Amino acid sequence: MATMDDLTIRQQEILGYIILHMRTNNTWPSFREIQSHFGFKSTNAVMGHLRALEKKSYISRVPGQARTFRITMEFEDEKKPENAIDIIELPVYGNIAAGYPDGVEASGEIGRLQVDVETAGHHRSRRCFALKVQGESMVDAGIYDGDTVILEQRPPKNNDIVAGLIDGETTLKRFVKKSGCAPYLKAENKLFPELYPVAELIIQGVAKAVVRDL
Amino acid sequence: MATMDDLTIRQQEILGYIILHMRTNNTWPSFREIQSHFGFKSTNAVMGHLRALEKKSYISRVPGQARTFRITMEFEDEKKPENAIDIIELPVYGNIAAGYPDGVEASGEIGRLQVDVETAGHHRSRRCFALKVQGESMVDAGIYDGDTVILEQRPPKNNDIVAGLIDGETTLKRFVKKSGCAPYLKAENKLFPELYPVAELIIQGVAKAVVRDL
DNA sequence: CTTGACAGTGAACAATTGTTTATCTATACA
DNA sequence: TGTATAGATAAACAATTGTTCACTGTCAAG
Repeated sequence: MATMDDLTIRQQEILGYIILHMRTNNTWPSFREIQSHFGFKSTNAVMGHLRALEKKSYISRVPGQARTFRITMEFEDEKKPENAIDIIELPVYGNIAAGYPDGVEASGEIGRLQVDVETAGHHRSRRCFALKVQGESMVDAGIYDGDTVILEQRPPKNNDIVAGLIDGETTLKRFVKKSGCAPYLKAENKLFPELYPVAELIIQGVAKAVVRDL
Repeated sequence: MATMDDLTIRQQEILGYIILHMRTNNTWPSFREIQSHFGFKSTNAVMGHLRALEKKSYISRVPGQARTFRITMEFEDEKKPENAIDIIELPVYGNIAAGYPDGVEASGEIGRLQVDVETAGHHRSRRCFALKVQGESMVDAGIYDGDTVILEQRPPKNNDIVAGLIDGETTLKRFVKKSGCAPYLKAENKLFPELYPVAELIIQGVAKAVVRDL
């Protein structure tokens, strides 16, 4: 993390805003944009800070030209997540037709997903994996075709969303168990009010989280 | 990648120069820089081409402002040098009421999220962060209260889902821009058909992915 | 107490830069 | 033949934007 020690708080703010403006707008801010963002009543306040930043060689400018900054700083922060929370790495399967996603038969792996413990609510002792969702059977639960679901291998509780093996295909359903009755699987889609008895099924995992690319 | 079929040779040259200038100088060229690069004897030659490029929506510009282009085109070349899994770490904010999620004012940070590049479709050059969703304004887009959205700080394209600052609150809306009209923000909820003019708003980021704990 | 760095106001100024209007040449189209 | 489109010239014009000069105030160090 390339320091910024020699910069004032205010100067850091200015520099931060300049970089941010570039990142969001793909455009350097003008003097008066900086001015109004910080509520200055004179453009010269900006001038002062820019001169300071230039003297400390955090930026360089072409005199007279509009909106032309250059960030000299190597802010290749992007440092390794050392103080980071624990990362878990999950295999992502496209489809698990045959049985369980053991490491042994991880043939259908199409990628890897990494989430931190907090997000996944992860139990390290349990085996986790991820699955690309196919089909619309859970749209009413906010899970759509193409989403990636993070699953955990554990016995399902009532109302858990689980991945089950139906007709050789892995599908996502809600696990419902009312007292006294046999548990069953329910699709969350008004158009497909399917019910499956759970006895004949293989529960491959319990859904913990969904990830969707937009 | 998206072709440029409908562009003239000359227009492609102009567009190419603009992008090149940006890549090499981190700065958009001015009219007169384009003019002298192509040997035009009138700035109006540039004007014509830029208007054409804008009409064909390859660029968009803010009238009157200097050196502010925006490439709408999807030139996501952006070399992909590694096949390895790269982890990126994103700060998770609960709310960004005041302004921007700079490192400077990262006070509202409530956690950290780590996803791999593939999942987030991440551009290393751009700053990313995550946001806890509050409210139901995007339920029809499958984004619910309590979800975590991964955002990227870049200028929004049409139909992108963006985080914008409205009345001091960060809310998620869809960015809609029809050609010829001013862009606006639209909620994806039949119950709240809100529309906001985009000029008065601060776009804090463009949504890349959603993560939801189940 | 003074000096110097830091932060900012205010007003004017000059330069860069975007914009408009009018005119001209080709080429393709019908 | 007429008309539309792409390309370019020319000369102003208006706006944005960078720059400078003079002056006020704070705060810490010498």
